[in-house]
Parts: sequence; structure tokens; C-alpha cells
Amino acid sequence: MTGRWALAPVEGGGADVVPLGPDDLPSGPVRREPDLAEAVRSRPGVTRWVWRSTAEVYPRLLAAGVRVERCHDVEDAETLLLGHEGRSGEPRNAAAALGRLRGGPVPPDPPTRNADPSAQDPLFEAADPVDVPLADLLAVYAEQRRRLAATAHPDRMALLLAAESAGTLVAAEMNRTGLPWRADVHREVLRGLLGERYPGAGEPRRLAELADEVSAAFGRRVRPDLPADVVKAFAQAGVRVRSTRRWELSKLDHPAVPPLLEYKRLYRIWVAHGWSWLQDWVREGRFRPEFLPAGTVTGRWVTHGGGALQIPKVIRRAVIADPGWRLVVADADQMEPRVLAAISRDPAFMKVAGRESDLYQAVSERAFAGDRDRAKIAVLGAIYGQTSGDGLKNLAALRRRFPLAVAHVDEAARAGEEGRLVRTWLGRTCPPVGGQEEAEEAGIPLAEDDDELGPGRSTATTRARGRFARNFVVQGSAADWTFLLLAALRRRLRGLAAELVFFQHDEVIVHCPAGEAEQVTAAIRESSAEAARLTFGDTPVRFPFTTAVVECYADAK
DNA sequence: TAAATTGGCGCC
DNA sequence: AAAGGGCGCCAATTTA
Repeated sequence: MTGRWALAPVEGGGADVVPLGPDDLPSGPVRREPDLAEAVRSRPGVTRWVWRSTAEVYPRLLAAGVRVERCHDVEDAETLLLGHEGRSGEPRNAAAALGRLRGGPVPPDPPTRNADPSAQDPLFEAADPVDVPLADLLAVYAEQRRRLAATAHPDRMALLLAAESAGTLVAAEMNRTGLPWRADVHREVLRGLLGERYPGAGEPRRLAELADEVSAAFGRRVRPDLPADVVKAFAQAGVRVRSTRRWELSKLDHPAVPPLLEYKRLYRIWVAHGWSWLQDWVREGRFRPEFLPAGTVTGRWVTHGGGALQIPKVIRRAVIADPGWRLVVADADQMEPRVLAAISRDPAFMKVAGRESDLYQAVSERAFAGDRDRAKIAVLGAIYGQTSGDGLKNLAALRRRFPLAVAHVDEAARAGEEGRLVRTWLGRTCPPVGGQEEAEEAGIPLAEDDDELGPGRSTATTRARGRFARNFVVQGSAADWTFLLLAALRRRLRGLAAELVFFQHDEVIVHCPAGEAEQVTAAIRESSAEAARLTFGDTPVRFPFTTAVVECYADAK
């Protein structure tokens, strides 16, 4: 009952299961079990379940109260392996992987569905056309193990696959648990910001007032939610403005600007996190977005539904722990620069990142005469690829003191511009620019005709590809690390009532009884150290977290 | 008329 | 001071 087992659901609610030996082949007979959840529950000693897709299997287990320690998500692994092999455009579903292995048909991936809160009914979902029976799944898995051994750093790639699979478990568990959400508090916040709500059509009162103020300032009726109308109104008032972006408007000296900016801020809350959002996404005291691991090229997760990764600060007032419980909100401090230190192995930068105190302050003392703001601009500029303004001057100062760190991202940018593969620390791979469709699907900026630039000069799109790759190695390696962190934290929370309820790039929220808050805080600290050791090996770089134990999310910062 | 694109802004 | 990287979502507008 120990070791790895593979599992494939079958018609009628059952499953086929089989134990796997050290050679990745079955070490016993396939058993047909009548009940999927029972098949897993009755084998508590299994250390890793191999299955096609966590999203397919695990929600059913969780619904039956069954959790697993570890898994290998074959389709998730397929995505990462294809990427590593420079074949990211090929379908990643299990049936396609089988087709490539056997020379059979290679079905395309099913379209990614959009979550629609009014029409979610998983009971009536059609059978998945890309599903494969257990015997075929085993063949695909064994082949994946061979391909894994052939990667540039098999030990790192194995970690990446394990970490991503752990992420799929965490995501499924969070999807089920949901984020504690007080609808009554949310409504209070809305009333305070937006005023009375007019049932039926029309803006809430505060927005209507601000629209009137804008119109009064222009001397004619202007709809502030229509950029074209606003640009025209400014033109008629003798002010030329290229767009209605906030940073551009805020430079202007015109009486319409203050109410306009306030309107935009509140309008955004109204349409994105207002009463209809509450209606759509909050049920029984929980906000349940759908976390999708590996939703992006860089590895960052995305969510479907409710804009869960963009909850405005003011709305976080509604995230309140259950009575007697607390939220442990943990935020990694300057995660991406610390990751850059770890992957570049720049001695001076590692020294700076080896302290838990403010990294930007430490950088500023070495390169910017103590000016923290400039240090931060320079570091972020290096990571994001700043191309103009003071950023370049600051970047030069950064390069003098931390040459290897800057060279690391410069090299990634060059590789991206030249269409070479770019990898994160653990081996997640940024697709090269191949076919047009492929690149567009992956969101990679494409080269285009640009006759005005002579030979030897990059086009704007080439430079955009460079920035993409530059950021990829840092953001992606940071994602690598956070999944190891999540896996470690999940393991450490086992046995507690505490539950992971939220994850956002460099921030986690754990919901726990007040009495467990101290243990949870310690678990986060220990998980950070463990994840750093596993991911980057022997590195002096530290990854401190700011943790807050609060009843309300809004009080965490 | 439905699908795709655009402008804008929230979060990291 | 200037407008770099990654997303999702909404309404309006354009395209097919």
C-alpha cells in the first residue's frame, strides 16, 4: 500500500488503480474499484498518486472528505516537459501525449472554459474527450520519466514537476474552501464609497454627483466613463490629451480633473467589485474563485471568476475570519530581487539579499548614497527592462556594484531577442518565437515589418521580446520557489485545523483558530527556509516574510 | 448579431 | 520621474 500508485477514473464513479515499482512500471495487478474516493481513502500509505489531471480527480475526492499527500499531474508535467523540449505549441492533453508516443492521432487541447457563476454544474459535464484509460496513462507516465531524465538538470526539473503538482492540490483545496467573506461588511463599504444604490438601472448616487461635477467643469454634458468623450471635452476646452489614463490626467491643471479621477476610482469598484459581483461570487460566507495553477507562461497562477487576484485594498475590509479564528497574512519581502540574487549568484547581491532587513535600503547604501527610492527603481528597472528616463542612469550605477546580477537578466533579454530558449532556475521554459500563432497564443510579442529601422537596430517588438524574457527568468524562478513554499507549508499545516485560503504571487493567507496562529506563523518561516534550500541549494539568500495575525485582511498592512 | 479588440485600471 | 514585466475584468467599439 505504500509508494506510488496510478489511478484513472472509470465510468460509473469507480476507478482503476495499480501500484508502481521503482522502474515506473506496474508492480502488481490493476484493480477495478467501485468507488473512486474509497479507492484512495483505503490506501493511506500511498506516497504519490499518479493521475491525468488533478482538476479532474481531486475535487471528487475532496467532496468525499479525502485528501492526498502528493500527486503527479500528468498533463501538468506534459506542459512543462514540452516547454523544456522547445515544443510548447503542441497539445498537452494525455490523449495527445499518447498519440505522440504511439504514432496515433494527436487531438488538440479542449478550449479553456471560462467560469460562469450562473452556469456551473459539474455533474452534467460531458465526458472528457482527452481522457485515457489507465494502461495508456501508465505508458505516458513512464515516457515522461524518461524525458525527465533527459533534461538539462533532471534533479531540478523533477523538483519543478513535484512542486507544480503540489500546487494543483493546493489550488483544488483552496477552490473548495473559499475565502471567508462578509457580504454585510462589503455592502457597508460600498454604501460608504458609492452612496445609495438605485435599484434597476443607473449609477449609484456618488457616481452621479461626480459625473455632474465633471460636466459642470466642462460646461457641457460629459460621460466620464467614455474615454473618447473625455478626450473630446478636453480638446474643446483647449487641453490636448492623448489618453485618459490617470497618470496623464493628473498632470493637468483643470477643474474637471479631480472629480474625474475620483469618478474613475469609484466606477472601477462599482463595476468590478460592486453589488453584482457580490451577488455572483459570494455564497454562504465564502468567496470561491477558481484558482488555475500554471495559467501563465511564467508559471504564475491565474484565477477565473471574480478577479480574485485583483481585490482592491478597500474591498479587503470584507475578508474577515470566522468567530474565534484569525487570518495569518504572509507577504514575501522583495521576493523578485532576492530571487535574482539567488539565480545570478552575484556575490555582492547575494550578500545584500542574505539579510532579512529591507533589501532596497541595503542596495541604496552600496550604490545610491542611501537613496532608497532610486535603488528600488533601478532594481525593478533591471527586472522589468526599463528603457528610458532616469532608469537607465540608475541601472548603470546598479551594474557597477552588482555586475553579475544585471548581466544575468541582460543575457536572458539577449536570448529572448534572438529567439533562443530561456529557462527558469528549475527549468520552466519560455517558448521561443517560432510560428506566429504559437507565439501569439503564448502572449509573446512578435517581430513585425519595420522598414524604417536599418540593419543592426532592433525593432520595437524585438525589444519587447527581450523585456519579456528578462522578466521571465525572474518572475518564473520566483514562481518556482513559491510552489515549493506552498508544498512545504501545506505539509506543515497537516494535523492543524488551519486551512490555506488564498495565494497571490508572493502572498499567502491561512485561516486558522486563534490558538494556532503562532504555529502557523512559525510554519511559514520554516517553509520559506525549506523552499529556498530545495530550490536554490546552498545559498546565503534569505526569503523573509512579513506576517500579520488579524481578524480582517484590510488590517494586515 | 456575435465575436474580437481596445481602453482603462485593479492586483502582484 | 516615467510609463518596463505578468495577469483578469468590464464596457464600449470595431470587425467579421
